Amino acid sequence: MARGKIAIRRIDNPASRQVTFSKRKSGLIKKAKELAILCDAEVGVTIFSSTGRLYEYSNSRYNEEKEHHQLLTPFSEAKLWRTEAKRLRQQMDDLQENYRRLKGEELSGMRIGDLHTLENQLEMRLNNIRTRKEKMLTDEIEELNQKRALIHHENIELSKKVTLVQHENRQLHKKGYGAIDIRKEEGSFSGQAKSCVPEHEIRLGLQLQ
Amino acid sequence: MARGKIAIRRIDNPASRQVTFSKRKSGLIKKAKELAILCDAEVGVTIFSSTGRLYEYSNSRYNEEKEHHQLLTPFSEAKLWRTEAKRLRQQMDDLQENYRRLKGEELSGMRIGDLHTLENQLEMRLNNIRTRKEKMLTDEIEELNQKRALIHHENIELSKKVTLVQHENRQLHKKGYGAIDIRKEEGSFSGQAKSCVPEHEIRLGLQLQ
DNA sequence: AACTATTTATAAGA
DNA sequence: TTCTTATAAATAGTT
Repeated sequence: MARGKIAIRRIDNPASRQVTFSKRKSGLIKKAKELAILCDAEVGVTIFSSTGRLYEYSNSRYNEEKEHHQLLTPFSEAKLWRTEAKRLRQQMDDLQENYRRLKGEELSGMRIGDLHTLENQLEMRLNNIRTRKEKMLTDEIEELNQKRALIHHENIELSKKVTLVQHENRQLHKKGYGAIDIRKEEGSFSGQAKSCVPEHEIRLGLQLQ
Repeated sequence: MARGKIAIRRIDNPASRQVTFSKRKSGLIKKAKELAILCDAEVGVTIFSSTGRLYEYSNSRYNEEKEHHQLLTPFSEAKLWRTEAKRLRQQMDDLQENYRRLKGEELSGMRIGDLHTLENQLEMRLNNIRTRKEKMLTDEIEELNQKRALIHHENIELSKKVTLVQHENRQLHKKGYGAIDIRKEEGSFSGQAKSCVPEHEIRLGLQLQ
């Protein structure tokens, strides 16, 4: 319908098909809206693209209108199906709502530029949250490092202490008292340093600072 | 769209409205058929005239019976609702499929021009990065905790060692050699435990594990 | 996403 | 309703 006539059959080129789909979908929905308004009709259009995407227009819940019809026709089957359809419609609406929310699609009246801005804002918001959390975790690491340094220092002090007392001990030995083997004690120490410590002891250790 | 432009609002004159309805209804359904064929889409159009007459077009899937039940007899109404329920169920399935795909971050199948989708994918991508970073930081904390526990354990071992050697020392004293004041040493130890440790000493400490 | 040459849809009149 | 036709709208191909 422009620059050239086309035959009404499946468009082979996927890109062209996609473009045409987009254009004609808009056209169809526009026409549907016009028909609904001009002629006071209830119009529903449902389109599934070949990729399975759903597009829908409906100017009414074309079932409420039929409510009184329903009351006038007491056939239970009709009632049954009407109820079922309503229930499904409700489920659909809920699911679509979730779907839209998940896609962040609450921006009906926005221009492209605005969407860009919004996108940036969203990114910044996420970034802020991320930064905040990172900060918390970094702080915790810092804290742990400090605790570790403290305990390590304590450790060094204890080592010094050991050396000192051992030295003292040796002095005493030199003055005449022997037979206490210090080197054996040292060996047993380095062996034990790699064994486990129960959790409550670790906690006690932290309270040292 | 011809002989004169009209505003898109309800046509007051019932005769004109009826004529326009008839023409535009045909036009809409024609367009729907073309869209379905050209773009390999599934299209459904449902129109209720203001007089309650039903017109319907639908290619594929959820159609079977259509374009016949124009008057809402109880029988045709049951049929209608059955069809509607069927259609809705199909839509539900498709939508749920999309929903699942979206949640499973199928980023490759993205559509050009779908800014909403782009925005969402961006958000998800940011989210993924954040999660990954958090994981890394958490792991580091865990690692530090383990190192801390180890050093703390070493610390405890050293304390035991001190006690042991001190005890030994005391035994020696008791055997007649005095004047070395151990309690003074203990006081100086607890005082120094809170002072700083140079960075290279901390690193050395870490290598103990 | 725009543009525009054409085709198509349709409002008004018969 | 249906046909006709002048004109508005939609859109295929292009940039």
